[in-house]
Amino acid sequence: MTSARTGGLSSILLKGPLDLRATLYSGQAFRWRNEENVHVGFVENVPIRVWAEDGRLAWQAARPIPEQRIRHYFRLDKTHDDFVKQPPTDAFLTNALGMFPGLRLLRQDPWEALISFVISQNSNEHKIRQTIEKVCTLAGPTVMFEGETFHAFPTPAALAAMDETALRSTGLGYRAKYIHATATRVADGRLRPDELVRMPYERAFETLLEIPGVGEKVADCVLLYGCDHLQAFPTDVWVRRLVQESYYRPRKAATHERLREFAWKQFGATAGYAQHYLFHYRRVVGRLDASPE
DNA sequence: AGCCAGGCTAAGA
DNA sequence: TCTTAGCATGGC
Repeated sequence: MTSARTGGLSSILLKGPLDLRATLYSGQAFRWRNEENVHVGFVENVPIRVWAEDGRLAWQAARPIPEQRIRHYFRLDKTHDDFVKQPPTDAFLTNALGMFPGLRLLRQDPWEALISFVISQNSNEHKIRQTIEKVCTLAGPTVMFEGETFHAFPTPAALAAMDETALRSTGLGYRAKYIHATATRVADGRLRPDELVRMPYERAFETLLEIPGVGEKVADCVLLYGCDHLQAFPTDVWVRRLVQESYYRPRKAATHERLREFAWKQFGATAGYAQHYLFHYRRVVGRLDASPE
């Protein structure tokens, strides 16, 4: 409750645009909420309020978070600048970049991303948020922040300790058994999410496919949003739609494999980064547009 | 009310 | 190797 317990007020100067709304509510992260120009959520599983003012990113957290970790999470670094300054040559992408100048790919925690995207399957954003919140309330540690009780994301052990019935009370439905199996594998050390970041993309992809409830699409979401693999190309219904509408209609079925191969030819090593701009554009604006302005 | 959602698994062709 | 039924739940 006293300010001595918080991280105080900090800020860093932004070199380029940062659109917190687009970044935090574009289907890559699920725990942020907007409160009148302030966004409340977690960075490194620490409760935090963030906002942008006067070309700076400001924050106040439940305990001190090093500036480098903030930069890391919001990707305030060269990997983003390089992509924006020299994006893959593509008229649709250029348009999307112009429409959402401050949209960024976050670097989320691999474990949280794994559980979150298993939950996301065959669901919608509102329900995904709701379910994740209930899972955190059920199994996550409580943290006080400015007089409010927050539930941080559960540890693998805490989540593995929940039986399927308890998990189902959160609205997980048939995904409850996937969550239990996944948490158990991480808790007992058979899967180490942190190692996925260092692994080569292909090996990380194959490793994730062995997890119950993780298919090709979820694996690529985990790798893109939680493991810093910018070539990962998730193909949900929106991405399938936009690819087939505007780019490429395979002769045979539009499998994840075929769309991913197309994306690598079209967008190269940062296909996943491109995917996020196109995904967001398609959902918010509509059909892709290749003509400037 | 009925279709859809940031899909996956297992069975059967 | 490819296609498809079934799966739980809530949004719209």
